[in-house]
Amino acid sequence: MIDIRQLRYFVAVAETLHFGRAAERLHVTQPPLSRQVAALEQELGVRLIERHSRRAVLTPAGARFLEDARQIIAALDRACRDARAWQSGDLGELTIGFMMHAAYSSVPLLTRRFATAHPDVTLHLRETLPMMLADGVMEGRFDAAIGFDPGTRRGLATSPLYREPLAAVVPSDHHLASASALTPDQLAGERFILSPADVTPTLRRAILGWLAAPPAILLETQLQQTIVSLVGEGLGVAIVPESLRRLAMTSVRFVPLIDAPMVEQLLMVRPDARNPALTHLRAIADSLQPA
Amino acid sequence: MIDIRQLRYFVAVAETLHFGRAAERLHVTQPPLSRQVAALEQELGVRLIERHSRRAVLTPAGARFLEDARQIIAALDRACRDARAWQSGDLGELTIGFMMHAAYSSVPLLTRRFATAHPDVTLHLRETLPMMLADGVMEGRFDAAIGFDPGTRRGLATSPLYREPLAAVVPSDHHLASASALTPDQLAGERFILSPADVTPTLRRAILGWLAAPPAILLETQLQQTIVSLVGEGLGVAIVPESLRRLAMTSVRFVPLIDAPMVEQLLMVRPDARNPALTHLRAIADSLQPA
DNA sequence: CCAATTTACGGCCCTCGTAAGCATT
DNA sequence: AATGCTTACGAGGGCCGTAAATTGG
Repeated sequence: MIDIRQLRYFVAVAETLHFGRAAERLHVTQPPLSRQVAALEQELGVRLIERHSRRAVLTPAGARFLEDARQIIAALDRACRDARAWQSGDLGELTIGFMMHAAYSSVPLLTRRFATAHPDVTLHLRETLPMMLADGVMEGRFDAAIGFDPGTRRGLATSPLYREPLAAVVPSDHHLASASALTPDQLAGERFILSPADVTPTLRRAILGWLAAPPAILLETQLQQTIVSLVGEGLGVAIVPESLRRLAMTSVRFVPLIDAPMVEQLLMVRPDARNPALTHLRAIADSLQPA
Repeated sequence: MIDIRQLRYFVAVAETLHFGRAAERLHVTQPPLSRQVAALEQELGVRLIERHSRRAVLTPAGARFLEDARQIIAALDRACRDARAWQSGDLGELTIGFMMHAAYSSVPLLTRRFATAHPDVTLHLRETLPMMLADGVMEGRFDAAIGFDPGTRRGLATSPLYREPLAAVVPSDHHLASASALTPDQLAGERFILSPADVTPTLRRAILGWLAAPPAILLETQLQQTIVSLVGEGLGVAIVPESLRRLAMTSVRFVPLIDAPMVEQLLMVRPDARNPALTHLRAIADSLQPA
């Protein structure tokens, strides 16, 4: 069977057109070189080199095969390098799922840092409903996920990624719109827009805990962006992560909360994950550690 | 050193995800297979396959390396096939030099037939002054050349390719323009345009042989097309191969000659030429043999 | 006669296959 | 207990290197 070594030997002879020099370059003696090249020609059934007494000449088929052999050798070397790079995590792909409003906070931070440090790792970013994040990681659709604590963390390893206060969001013509900071009492009696309990349990618990009395719930919707948009339409008020301010909607005002509860986005990873680039991602996440 | 066989073994395991089945497919027993894959991983320094009791799983690096390994194996197989095809002349390149006015006669005939019969051989056509053809072949710039007998055929093998009569070409307003056929006497006294003796000795000999008396030579130029063009400009008359008629110039008329001398285009090849596609070219040339 | 490659031959390493070991389900 | 991969070990083959033969200028 044809062997990479035979290709390397042939290339050396084809490049020097001299069996002696080629053998020297390969750190072998001439006889094995002659035999291997002859064996290669035999297996191919093609004469690659014409041997004359004082010189060797490539046949047309040999010239063509030289090109191919060079490319094959280069491809093999490259494949070996890539495999090592992949193993080290310097080369590869990472698929990251994240809840959509993380696009306004942790995702740009994390991906910018990561892409700069590891330019040869391709990032696949997948916006996802928060409830799908943990399952996506567990089932291997994502290498990592960014979201709030899913509560039922079935064996997921997590790193804190981004910590921020909650803030009230009210229509810009609301009577509280220009308040400097709000207490739970001031929001009593308002109609609230929330995301469902099964979608963001941690966030919802933080909101309801800060509000002493259970609020009147007008409606529920899954995405924080949608909540802010509905507030802008005058349908009610809401408490959302402060980073949603970056939506820059003119129809709403963000108002800080007195003793605002903090919410934390986590990077979720399977502890047995095999993608080496993940270690780099976790290192970056740890370096972003909120104070 | 990494070996093609190791790549083949690895691909088999990666595709079956089962060392036993892979060994069966490769017609070897498991132990060598395990060892070779382990050796490959060892040499790469990369874990490619995670062995679990009941199943094997590719690591990300392994998945990537599988793609590369497949491509390398395919490239090698293709290179072997190409080398054999090249040797047989079914694949390759042919560089053919030809005197320029052969573009109106033998070249289209020959190249059309050849390209149809051997579509994987790339033809490089090089228009050349007739005097450069034989040298070009001898010095290896052309695999073959098409032209008149160069006289001094220093070891060139030739095949007759295209045989045609000479014809007179006169300005369309010339008093002989509508003659049905001409004798040497009728052209006596005309001023002739010829190609130089060192450029087309055979052609010139045929012309001077047919004209009983030496003509008055107005001027000489190398290309037959130029000769026809100058005749069209009213500078004189000429005798050229009949196929030049295909120039379709309205300012000249071609008039047959009584007992017209025939000239023959030859395919010239070095007898020791190494390009296998040449045998196909010569076979086509022989099948075009003028009657 | 010299340069360069191929052929001859002995020693060694490497690989294969059989058989035993080991781990996981 | 059974499946499936790895390790152990002896036999065989292939490859390397030294040395001799061959080919061509």
